[in-house]
Amino acid sequence: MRKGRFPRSFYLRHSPIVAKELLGGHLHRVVNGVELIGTIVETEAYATGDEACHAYRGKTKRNEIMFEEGGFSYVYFTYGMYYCFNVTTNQVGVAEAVLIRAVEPIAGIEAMRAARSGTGAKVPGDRDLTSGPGKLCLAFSITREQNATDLVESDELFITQGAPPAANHIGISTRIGINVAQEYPWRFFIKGNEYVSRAKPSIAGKSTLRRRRS
DNA sequence: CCGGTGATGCCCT
DNA sequence: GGGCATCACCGGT
Repeated sequence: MRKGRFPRSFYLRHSPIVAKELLGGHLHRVVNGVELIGTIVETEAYATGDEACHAYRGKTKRNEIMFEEGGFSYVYFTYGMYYCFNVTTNQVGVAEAVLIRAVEPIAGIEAMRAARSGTGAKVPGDRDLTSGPGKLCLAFSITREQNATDLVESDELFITQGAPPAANHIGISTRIGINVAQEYPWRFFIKGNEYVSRAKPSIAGKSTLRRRRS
C-alpha cells in the first residue's frame, strides 16, 4: 500500500459507507508532471438493488469495472459532453460505486483553471472550478482514458486520507438528478463547504429533462 | 436567488 | 429512439 492512501479494504464495503467516509479525503491527479489535489466534499452512493445504479440491469461494456473488486475508477460519459468520476466499491461480483460530485481545490489550482477555461466557456470563478461532477472531471483532466484505474496503485490518479469531517458537519440528502421509483438518502456532503454543488435533489417521479427537438 | 432551456453524443433496449 | 448520476446562460423576481 502506498503512503497515505486508503487501503484496498477501505473500498471493499457497501458503497454508502464508503461514500460517507470519502468525505475529507484528497483526490490526486498527476498530469504533465503537475499534481492536482482536491478535498472531497460531496459524494453519492450507488448500490446493488438500486434502480438508479448503472449496474442495476447487469454487466455491460460500459459498467464492467463495477463488477470487479472495489478501489478502481469508473468514468462514464453523459449528456453528450461531460464525464463523471466514480470510485468502485465492494467485493468482486457486487457492482457498486461512489460518484465524486465535488472537491475543494487545494493544489494545482492554476492548472485546473486552465483546463476549465479551455472548453469555450468563460473563465470560471474559483467556486465554479470543481463544484460539480462534470466540472471536476474537466478541471482534473479525467476522461474515458482514466476508466478502470486502480486507485490503490496508480501514481496518476489516486486518493489519500485527509481529515475526516466531524459527524455533525456531514450533511445527508437524496441524490441529485435521479428519477426512479425508490430514491435513497445516499448523498453526503460537508455542510457549509463552498464547493458543494448547489443543485437540489430531484423529486422522485418528476423528470428534470426536457423534450429534445426533432 | 430561482426556474427554465439548449447543447450534444453515447449507451442500451 | 428514448433517456441521460450535467452545465452555462438567460430572464424574472
